[in-house]
Amino acid sequence: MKRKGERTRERILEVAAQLFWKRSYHGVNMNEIASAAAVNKASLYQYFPSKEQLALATIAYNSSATGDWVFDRSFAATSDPMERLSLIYQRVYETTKAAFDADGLCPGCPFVNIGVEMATDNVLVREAVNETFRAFGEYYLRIVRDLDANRGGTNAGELVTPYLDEDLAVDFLLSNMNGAMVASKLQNRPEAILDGFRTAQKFLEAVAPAS
Amino acid sequence: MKRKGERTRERILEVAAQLFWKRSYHGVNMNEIASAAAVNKASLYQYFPSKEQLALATIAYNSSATGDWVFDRSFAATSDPMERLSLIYQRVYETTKAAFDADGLCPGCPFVNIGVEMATDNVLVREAVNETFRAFGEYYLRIVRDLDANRGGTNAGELVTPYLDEDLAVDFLLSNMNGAMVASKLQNRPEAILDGFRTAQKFLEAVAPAS
Amino acid sequence: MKRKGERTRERILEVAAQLFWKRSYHGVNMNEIASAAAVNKASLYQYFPSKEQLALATIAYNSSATGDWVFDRSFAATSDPMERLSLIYQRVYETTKAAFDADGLCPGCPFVNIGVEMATDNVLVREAVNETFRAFGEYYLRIVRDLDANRGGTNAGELVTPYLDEDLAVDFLLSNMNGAMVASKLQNRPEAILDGFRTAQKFLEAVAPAS
Amino acid sequence: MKRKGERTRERILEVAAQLFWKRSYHGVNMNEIASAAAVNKASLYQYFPSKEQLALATIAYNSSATGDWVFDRSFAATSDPMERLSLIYQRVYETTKAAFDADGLCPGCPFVNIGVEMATDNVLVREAVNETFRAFGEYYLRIVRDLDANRGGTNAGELVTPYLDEDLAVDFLLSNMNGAMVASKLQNRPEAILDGFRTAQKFLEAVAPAS
DNA sequence: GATGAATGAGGCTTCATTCAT
DNA sequence: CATGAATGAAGCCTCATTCAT
Repeated sequence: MKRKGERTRERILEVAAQLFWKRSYHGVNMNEIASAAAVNKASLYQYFPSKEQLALATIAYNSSATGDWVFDRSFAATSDPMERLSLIYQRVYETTKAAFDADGLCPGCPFVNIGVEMATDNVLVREAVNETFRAFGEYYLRIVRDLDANRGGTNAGELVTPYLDEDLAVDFLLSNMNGAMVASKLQNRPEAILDGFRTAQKFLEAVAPAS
Repeated sequence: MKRKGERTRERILEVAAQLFWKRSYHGVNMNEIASAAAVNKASLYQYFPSKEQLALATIAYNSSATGDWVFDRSFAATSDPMERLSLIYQRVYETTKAAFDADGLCPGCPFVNIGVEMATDNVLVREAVNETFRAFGEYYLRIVRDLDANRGGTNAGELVTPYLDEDLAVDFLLSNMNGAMVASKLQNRPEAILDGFRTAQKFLEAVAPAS
Repeated sequence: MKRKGERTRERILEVAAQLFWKRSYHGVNMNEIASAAAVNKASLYQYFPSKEQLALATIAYNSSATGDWVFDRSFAATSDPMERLSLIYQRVYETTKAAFDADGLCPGCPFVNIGVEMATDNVLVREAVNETFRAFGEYYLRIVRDLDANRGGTNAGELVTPYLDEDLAVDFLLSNMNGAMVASKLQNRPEAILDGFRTAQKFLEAVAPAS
Repeated sequence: MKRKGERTRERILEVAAQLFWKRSYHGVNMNEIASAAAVNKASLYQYFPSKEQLALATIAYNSSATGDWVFDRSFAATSDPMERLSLIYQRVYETTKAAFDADGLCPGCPFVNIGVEMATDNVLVREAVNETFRAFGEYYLRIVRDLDANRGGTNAGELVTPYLDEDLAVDFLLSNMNGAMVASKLQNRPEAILDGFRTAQKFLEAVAPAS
């Protein structure tokens, strides 16, 4: 069972993560974070020594939360790679849709948002976001490999060239999700994420057709 | 020959566009813009009534400049759709590379950058960015249609269904470029843009193979 | 016939007088005055070397205009002192009512407004306003004396002490008008000026009853 | 015992009230208020969210202070209505005289000053000033009624019409004080307030003579 | 003489952060 | 440890005024 301080720290993180995500880094100030988390501002600074450090912590927090809620759950739900991908987009869509219904705005991708806003000023943020995407890339890699494997019989002893360029496919999937979330934010249209899935599907089917 | 004020206005616009692009909206202040443009701050405000309006003006400015320098020039250079696409990515890459060599940082996409940073606060910015991408989408549409046309022999009298979903392809191309530029910024690696082209090429070839 | 410059100067004066009156000295800036007078700002400064000088000039302008339109006209219309007073309040009321109908706001007294706003900073303004009220006081003095004279038979040879203290009565009339105009402005109720007249009437009748 | 913040808040209020009174709203800036109150400018804004709100707060503050120091004290000192009125003017005179001796300038009426300066821009200020005068009017009403009562024997059971129009008399007293304070400011002559009392006395005696 | 363009100084406000109890 | 209070630095914007053609 967690200590009080631990819970406070998490509450701050949750609140800050939400606010940075939905309102951008510069659009939120420490006052708001403190009052939204129901902590005194001085206490806030005991948990996080600066706004920048708090931002970095929210990236880690979001990264872990997204890994769990989006990727792990989707992977746990099925073993079919394309279904897994579908679930991933589905979950992202649902989260976006919920935010949209609540606030009237699509928040976009928490990592791209803060990364794009701060990359120029702050290497640590840039790297933290990168690391996050690298981690997500591993999920995509499994999907890509599974698709590849399902695709065709490779007899033992045969020389097998991979049917698709894994790195390219992973990059595509990462980029595609980012593009879809950016589009949803800029167009303020949650469905842009579902469109993104259709593109991904098309791409994967085209370059790696099931046998 | 342009009047003096007009030249000043353009100088401000250029400078502001550069700074917002390379350093984000909140990362730049009006003082910096004024000194970079070699105008008094009060003069700045005679040309643009607010920082927000200046930002909007830079979006329009960048939109037009990008239309000219990236798209129109690429279209003028060749009529082959895939070559056109290649040139587009090439030019974007070169610009990014130049910035990277100069400042050590990839600036990313001026539209995505400001759009993502400000979309939540400012509908006008969001819409201006959207409108820009809509305009760029028309270039991509021509490419997609030309690819489709080149692709295959359609005998007279035959009923021809389009080989690929044009809207999806255009969305893909828009999203792919955005994804590539975001990646280049976050990874601080200009070549991410060239990778993006390879992905686009693969996608188009797979979905719309030449006959 | 006036020269062009002369007419421009007057246009500026009229416009500035209106604006200062209806919007206060600090509430109006030289830009607005210039554009409302349809003069270039640099030209404005050829006619009036500073905002302060312009303000002083509007006081003189208003003083003269009020002397003509309110006092002289009322005096010309009748020789009965109480009717004259009534006309004075009537004219002031009408002007105020017109402004109220046009802008929804009672502008108050141009002299009190600027005097109260600037007296602390600027002796010249204070003195100019004072001089104006001194001049208006002479009109009131005539009214008071005429009332006094009408009041009662003073037989030749008798020692006559004035029935009322003229200075006090003049001060009262000046103060009463100011009070009424201030009230109209603060309550945003043009009729406060008519109320002011009733008070003045009551005062004069009580202190100097007709015989 | 008051908390620290509360004392700071009051210090700001006192200082701001003084400065706005003696130097006008636009004549004082937030820097001056902050240093005069010995607080950081940012602290100022923790207590009052804007200059305008601070001004409104000073109106309330002055209103309450004047109610106490001028009216309540005068009422407490005697029950004779005319003496009460005399004390009111006396106290106002003394305050004005003190300011005059200290700064060489008569500050005028804090309510009229700010009301006249801001009425056009700011309804809240206008209304706050109005409300203040309404409250002061109740003191005058008591004086007027007491004068009326003292004036004549009204036998029980008789129908008594008031000897003077109470509303008119109250309006007169309010307007007279304003007029006197404006005169003291414009003429820079504290005694104008004493003159005002003489006028008031004359008025009341004339329209409501003691029996 | 008229006008478009420019400018230094300053105003209000906000921010991230720290002090002191 | 928690909290109310404080703060220096900076940001956006406006103003009266002048320059230069």
